Amino acid sequence: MSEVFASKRKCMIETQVQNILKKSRLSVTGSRKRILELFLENNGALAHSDIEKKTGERFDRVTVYRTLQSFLEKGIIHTIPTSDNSVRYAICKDECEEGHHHDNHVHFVCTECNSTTCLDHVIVPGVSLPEGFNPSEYQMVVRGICKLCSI
Amino acid sequence: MSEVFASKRKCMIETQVQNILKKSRLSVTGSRKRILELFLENNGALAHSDIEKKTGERFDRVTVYRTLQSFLEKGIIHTIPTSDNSVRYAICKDECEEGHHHDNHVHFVCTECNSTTCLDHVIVPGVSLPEGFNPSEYQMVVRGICKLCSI
DNA sequence: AATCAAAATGCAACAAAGTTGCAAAAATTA
DNA sequence: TAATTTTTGCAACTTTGTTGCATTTTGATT
Repeated sequence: MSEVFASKRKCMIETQVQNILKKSRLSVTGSRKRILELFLENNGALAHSDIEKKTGERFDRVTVYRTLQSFLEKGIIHTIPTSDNSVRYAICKDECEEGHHHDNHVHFVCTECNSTTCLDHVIVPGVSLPEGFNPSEYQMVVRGICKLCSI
Repeated sequence: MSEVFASKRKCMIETQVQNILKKSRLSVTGSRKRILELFLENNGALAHSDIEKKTGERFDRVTVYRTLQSFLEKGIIHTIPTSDNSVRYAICKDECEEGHHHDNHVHFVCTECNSTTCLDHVIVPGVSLPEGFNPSEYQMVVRGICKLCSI
């Protein structure tokens, strides 16, 4: 990546961050900017611990928790179900709004590098349930070897 | 349930517990028997905390962790992915063996009573992934209102 | 630009969840 | 039943997540 391109990209992310926060009526603070940047830079999902590591010692643990919480409430990010004990968060695409999520895509967890990727274009298929079960949300996680690790 | 039937059922579970543990070459101990019984009695999934509650103060927390760990390793139980921070375990059906799982059924999480049910007869559908992603396991969780809560 | 109310942050203290090493107790084997 | 292996419970610890409150920062208003 050329230096010029990198700086342009950085600028784009900065304005995007501003827009997203404004749109959600959240005040623009250091931690919110930095954490939102992280989500935009990484295409995959982040666990709480990833964020703490990547932001260095800059923010209090409590602040990170509360930032993620408000992002969730505003529909900026969504959670991804996992089988280990680590909640993962990923940024929602444009269609997502407060109280009206469209994270109906498949998530891929790599058993090699432990990364989680949003497969935005793979829609979770519906299934027919036994009588009496009233579905409201379908989530699908595929485990295996990801693009980078299978080379 | 009549008293006679209940005692017969209890006996059946006891022999089943013995068989499962023997088959997995695990020594038959108090905690393993009790926890395995819990899984057989409940058709759904149990979180670590459920088990601690249901066994009362009988076993040390560490013992419960280690028991679940060995059941997982032997393929007696499997984990269910969740979006909150609670790993859930459910018993595997007969087809499951060590290192060769067949928990390819859909799990239903009730947002009302927070219970997890194995829908043994609803098979997780396959999806076609983008090039480069090598799947090894598909997991599907449906959230909504369960049979009992929707009455 | 200075002021002010509302919101967010960091700190401390706490609660809950999970791990490790080791001596004592129980289960299996012979 | 004795010897050996495995499992258990305890203590101490780490990690993860929560709550209340004083201080700081933000955004709105003048």
